[in-house]
Amino acid sequence: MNIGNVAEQSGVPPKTIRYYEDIGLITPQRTSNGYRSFRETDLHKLAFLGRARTLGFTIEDCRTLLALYNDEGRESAQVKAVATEHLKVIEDKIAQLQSMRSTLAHLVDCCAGDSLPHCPILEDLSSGPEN
Amino acid sequence: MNIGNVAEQSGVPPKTIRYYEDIGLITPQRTSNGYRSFRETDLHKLAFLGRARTLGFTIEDCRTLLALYNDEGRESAQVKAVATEHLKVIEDKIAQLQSMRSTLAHLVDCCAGDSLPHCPILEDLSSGPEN
DNA sequence: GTTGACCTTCCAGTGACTGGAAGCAATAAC
DNA sequence: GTTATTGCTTCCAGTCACTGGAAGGTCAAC
Repeated sequence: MNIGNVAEQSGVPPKTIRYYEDIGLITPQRTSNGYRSFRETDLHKLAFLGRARTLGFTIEDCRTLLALYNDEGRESAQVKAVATEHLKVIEDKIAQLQSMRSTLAHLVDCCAGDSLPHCPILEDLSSGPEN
Repeated sequence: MNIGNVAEQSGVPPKTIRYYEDIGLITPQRTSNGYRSFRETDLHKLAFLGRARTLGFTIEDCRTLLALYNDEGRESAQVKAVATEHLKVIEDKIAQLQSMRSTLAHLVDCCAGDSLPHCPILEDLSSGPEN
């Protein structure tokens, strides 16, 4: 299978697939004309990577997860540890964004949004790191 | 005032301050020895930038906001537009992260986390882009 | 034989910094 | 007066995960 085909089936763009090969996540074979030739296992790996990335795992996490996936002697505790760690990162990000949202929503609410220069948003910003 | 001093007072690290000068957000003067010399207005701008960045505004947003701040003829509607747009971006990010969290939390919950290889997390990942 | 779609590699850019090296400047201790 | 330390300068490279684009080779159809 050629790269375009695999891209379509896996949902991972050609550019990204080449990048994944560059960093050693996949190692497709080559045909005599220099084209990459993907086997079923490659396609499977790419779908795995695509799914893991949409769940926000880093590339390094993906590397680990792929290795675990291919390791018959793995312990599910290892996988769970990676996922739990990642979940924590996501929750931290959510908390941070929610804090931003709450402040911003309040400021937007307080701003008249009219043709006058007075603006509570700018006032807040100009008041420094915290208040 | 020297850069270290301003960094401490504004909460913006020296490296970042130099970067902000590079991209034209601030333009501190120089003393004869080549050191940057910050005035009160520079310090004020840096505090403004620090606060805007903690609220997640992009550098380009910050540029716009600073310009509006310095524009006596601004209309608060302009500021509100920027903030509202940014709020929307943040809310989109939150929604995306919450979707990840929900899927991940479920998977983590389903995984025994023991010494056996069976793992619902890997099963989900290997099932491709969606299911 | 020529068009057009598809493939290849390589280089550069994204955003917002951050680390580190190499080298002056200023100041405090001795 | 010398030394040590701290602080300042510039410049280059790296981060993360791609993504865009240029220049050129390959293949199938007409």
